[in-house]
Amino acid sequence: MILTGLHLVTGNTSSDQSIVDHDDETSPNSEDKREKNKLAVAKAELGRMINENQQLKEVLSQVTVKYNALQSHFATMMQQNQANEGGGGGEDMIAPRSFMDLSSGALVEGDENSQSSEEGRRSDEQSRSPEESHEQANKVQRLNSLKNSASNNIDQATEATIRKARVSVRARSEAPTIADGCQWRKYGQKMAKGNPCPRAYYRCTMATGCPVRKQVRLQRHFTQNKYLWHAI
DNA sequence: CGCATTTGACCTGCGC
DNA sequence: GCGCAGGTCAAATGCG
Repeated sequence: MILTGLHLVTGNTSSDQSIVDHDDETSPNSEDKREKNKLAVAKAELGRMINENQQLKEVLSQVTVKYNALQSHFATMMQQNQANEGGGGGEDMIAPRSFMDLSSGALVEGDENSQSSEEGRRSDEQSRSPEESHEQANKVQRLNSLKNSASNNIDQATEATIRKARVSVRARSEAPTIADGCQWRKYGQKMAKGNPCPRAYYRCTMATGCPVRKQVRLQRHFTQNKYLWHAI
């Protein structure tokens, strides 16, 4: 099994250990003591989660403050840019993607774009054949259809801005990529219904075209102010 | 700059 | 036929 995250930190082991160490199996009240121990462990876990929650809140508030500062800064820049627009600059016209207005026009136009790409995809799949050469041809065809549909309604500059903002934070894995003799590359992760632990999908990259795939259940733990995933 | 990872969108099978 | 959930794709992102 591949370890996609970091080492499992069993957390609070010192406190938990001390509790367990005092468990006296020979005593007639051992059952009662065991229950108390369970309670103590649960309390410790609760305290840890409260602490974790507090840390998350702090991180969130910091991010919010920084975001607001950046947004106001951006608004100021845009105002300055509009004021200077008579000069015909243009070098300041690049708007940071993270400040796209996702709530209105950008989203609607993005849907149009995704529709057109979907059309390209459908036409692609209708003409698909087993040969890889055809696959390549289809890719070209799809690209062309994308270009054509885009040029009908929007220019390339607009196209660049209508893409939905995507925020991704990479969690580096300390685990080796090669395990059980295969080299795995992650190609997807999915939240399972009714389960807080996501499922990660890996494909073997030892050989080109290797069909071997596997899925791994991940468990999340919070350490060093960030969440990390590891295989269960 | 290349490549691995993230993640939203899309596809497909299944139960109703 | 519809909705849902699982699996896959691929653009965006970030690290070495």
